[in-house]
Amino acid sequence: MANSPKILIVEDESEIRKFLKVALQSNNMQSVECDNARDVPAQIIGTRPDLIILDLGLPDKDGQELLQEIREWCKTPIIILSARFTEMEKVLALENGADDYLVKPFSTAELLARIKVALRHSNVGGDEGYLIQIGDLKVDLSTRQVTYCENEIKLTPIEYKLLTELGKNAGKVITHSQLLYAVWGKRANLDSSYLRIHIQHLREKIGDDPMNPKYIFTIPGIGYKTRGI
Amino acid sequence: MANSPKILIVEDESEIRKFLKVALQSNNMQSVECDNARDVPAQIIGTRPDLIILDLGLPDKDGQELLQEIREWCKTPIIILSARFTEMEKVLALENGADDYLVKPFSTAELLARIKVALRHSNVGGDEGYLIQIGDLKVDLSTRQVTYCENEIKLTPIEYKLLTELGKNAGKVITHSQLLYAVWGKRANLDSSYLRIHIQHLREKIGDDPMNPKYIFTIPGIGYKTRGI
DNA sequence: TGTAATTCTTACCGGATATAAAAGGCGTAT
DNA sequence: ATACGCCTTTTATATCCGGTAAGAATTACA
Repeated sequence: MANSPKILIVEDESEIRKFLKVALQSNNMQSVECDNARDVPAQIIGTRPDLIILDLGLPDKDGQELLQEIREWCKTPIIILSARFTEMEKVLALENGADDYLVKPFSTAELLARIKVALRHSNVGGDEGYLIQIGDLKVDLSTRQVTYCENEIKLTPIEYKLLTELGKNAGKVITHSQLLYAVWGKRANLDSSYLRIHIQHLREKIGDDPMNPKYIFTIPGIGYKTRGI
Repeated sequence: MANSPKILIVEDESEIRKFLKVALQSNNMQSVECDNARDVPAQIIGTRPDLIILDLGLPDKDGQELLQEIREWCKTPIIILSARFTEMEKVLALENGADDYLVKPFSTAELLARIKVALRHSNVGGDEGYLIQIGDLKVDLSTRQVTYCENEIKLTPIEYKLLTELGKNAGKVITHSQLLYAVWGKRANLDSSYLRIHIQHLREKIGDDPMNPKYIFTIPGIGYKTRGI
């Protein structure tokens, strides 16, 4: 999962599968799909997902039973997505080894946030962290390691915050005031000249030419943005 | 926490506190209570809970802000309990480092199940690995024996805690405040001079040159990390 | 009780980093 | 064509931070 986490979607309704796939992709996650219970073990073994989204209401097997079977040999985080809303179903699933339980219809943003929580957990015990990648430039948020073409580069705290703030919103324009707030906090009386200096330092270290940038683009009068992916 | 986990309840309404206390006790869990935001850090430091149940709607400070402050130095699992039900509040809390989010009124059984899930998570990281190994440096957690190139070296309690805290998260950056909390249990973020001294002693004993370290790396302005494996 | 080990305190140095101000370059508008 | 605004670069200064050392206070232990 060094690059982008891989999510296995187990869900029989193709509409929801498609919807989830799009939502995951737009958040830099890969997805693998499975529409029945029978193939789930093979899919897990074959694709080795970082997380599993499991619908309890599959036609060919009871979801709770499937959950128990998976947990006998597999520790991958599992988020339950189900139309069943009773307390009993939730408690049962959580005690059967599920890591989270969302009732349909669910909020996409909340699901994504809970996926991130689950991935965060597995990183604690694991080794690789959440990664921002922009071309040859990689930022590992858990180890604070920044590499450019496999070479590690050392950033000061301000430069690191700048880069991660831009990288987290890759492709989107971040205004001067947003950046100032993200890096320096509430001291909003600063003007954007601070930004220019540190953006310059950052560009030097990652080898970016302001006249012809590859990573950090200046949006005159507004702010900066990075190229998407 | 081997036998009965300790839960810190942060909630201003005494009715709910009392209710939670009973529910936890009848499930073989201890509880510590706190009815305001101001005392939370002291309570965490004093009681070292295994999990925190946090109400977002405290009168004396915004819950999200408090959450962020806690997460700067403390990694204890946090379950949010709140009357705020909007998607935005949930996502914000989860991204601020909360591990779960329940909307009031909540189901007691579900809360207990989710508490168990959170405790399960923190156990996974805890009991694994009796041996920390970083290159030629080995730490046996069961016998407290530290060897460097097969030669035993004697560490003081503080040095040992420092080394194990760094070693358990090999490759990841540990901030000053996280280390201070882990080793001294206090939040002396005013001055990290303690750290400097003991890191120095530790480095001397394991033969690590600060200018060109093999094991303990300084992350300026942030903290320290060990090299991964 | 005396000694050693450990921890805490204080102070200092050097280098890295942040801030500040001024100068230079480019495009645009009047 | 000139002046202006915006961004970049340069230079200079001050502050912060981490490493080091030495001694005091505390604790452990014999």
